[in-house]
Amino acid sequence: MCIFVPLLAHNPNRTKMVLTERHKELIERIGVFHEHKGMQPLVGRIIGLLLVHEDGEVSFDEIVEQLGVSKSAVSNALTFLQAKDRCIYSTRPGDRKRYFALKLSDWREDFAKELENIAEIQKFIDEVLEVRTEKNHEFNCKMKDFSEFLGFFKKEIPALFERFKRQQA
Amino acid sequence: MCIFVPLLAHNPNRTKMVLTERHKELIERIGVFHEHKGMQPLVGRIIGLLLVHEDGEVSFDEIVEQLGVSKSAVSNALTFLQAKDRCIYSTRPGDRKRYFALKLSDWREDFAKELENIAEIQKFIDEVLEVRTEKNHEFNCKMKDFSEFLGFFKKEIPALFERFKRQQA
DNA sequence: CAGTTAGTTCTGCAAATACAGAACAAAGTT
DNA sequence: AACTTTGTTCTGTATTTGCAGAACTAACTG
Repeated sequence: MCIFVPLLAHNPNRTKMVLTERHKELIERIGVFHEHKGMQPLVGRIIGLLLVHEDGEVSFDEIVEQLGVSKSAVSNALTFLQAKDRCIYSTRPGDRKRYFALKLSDWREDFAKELENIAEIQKFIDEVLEVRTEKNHEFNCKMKDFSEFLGFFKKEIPALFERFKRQQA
Repeated sequence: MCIFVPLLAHNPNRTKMVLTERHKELIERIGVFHEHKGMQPLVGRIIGLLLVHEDGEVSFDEIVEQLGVSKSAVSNALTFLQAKDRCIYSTRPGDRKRYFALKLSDWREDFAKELENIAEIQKFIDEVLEVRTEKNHEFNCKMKDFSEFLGFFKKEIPALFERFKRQQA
């Protein structure tokens, strides 16, 4: 018999959490929110479950049971989330299960990345300005204006986080 | 014979623009950029064409020809872009064609909307915090931290635009 | 009124997506 | 060695998407 297992195996924290209707409905809404961001449906719902779950980390088969989907779908979705660096798993001694959790700790970097990503349109604007003639000056001016703002915006991102820190203290 | 048409019909600005390989390749890249944002392929390419086109406004059938797609696809894509308020058309007296253009003028509002949209996750975070127990205090703290930042961020958006204006002058 | 132009709506299909279920692999258990 | 657990990979399929082509509408034209 295993030395470490018994205590952990009987740990009440490791029993399946009971989800209320409110939990389930919230998970679905978080799911569609992420669908709109281009993710596949199940991925969004897994994010919802990991957010809502009391333990913060949920085993593979609990995800399968709670969301009522196949193992293969969950496996693929978790592979995707890990590839995107949004999710990691940890293990316990004497327990072969993997407990999956959101990488909530680096929300700052994630958010900064998202901001930089939406500002990435600047590269295209600038390329467009290179190929455009001066035939339509007004149009070009508006684009230059936008490009300059995007440059300004990118520079401001770090300052934004700093101001938040100061304001928080 | 129509009174106004001849002059406009022979206006060199209204002849089909010749797209170089560079133009075409840039349009494609702008297309996939927008695809990644969740838009359908053709919509992204139309945005690319409208950005790159010298006139800034392009007739329905020139879009069809330049992109080599069907009228129905273009019609649906333009309906979508207009519904999303990213595009408008204007007409000329004695010319039944519609000339489509990007609403480049309100990039400020569009960009602000995008920023608010990515901060919309705050609503879900707050709802999640409402349903969570205090079982996992650290997890909750990180979420609260993130929510507070998102609130701070939303408030900062108008100030950001103002600072840009001042810096510009 | 027959014919043209400009665009929309409908119908159908080819390809992509998202998932289920089965087969499979790896490791532990008895 | 047979069996169980934990998950992955493969295969098939229902659904959705994105578009083409045809039919249609509306307005002008001769």
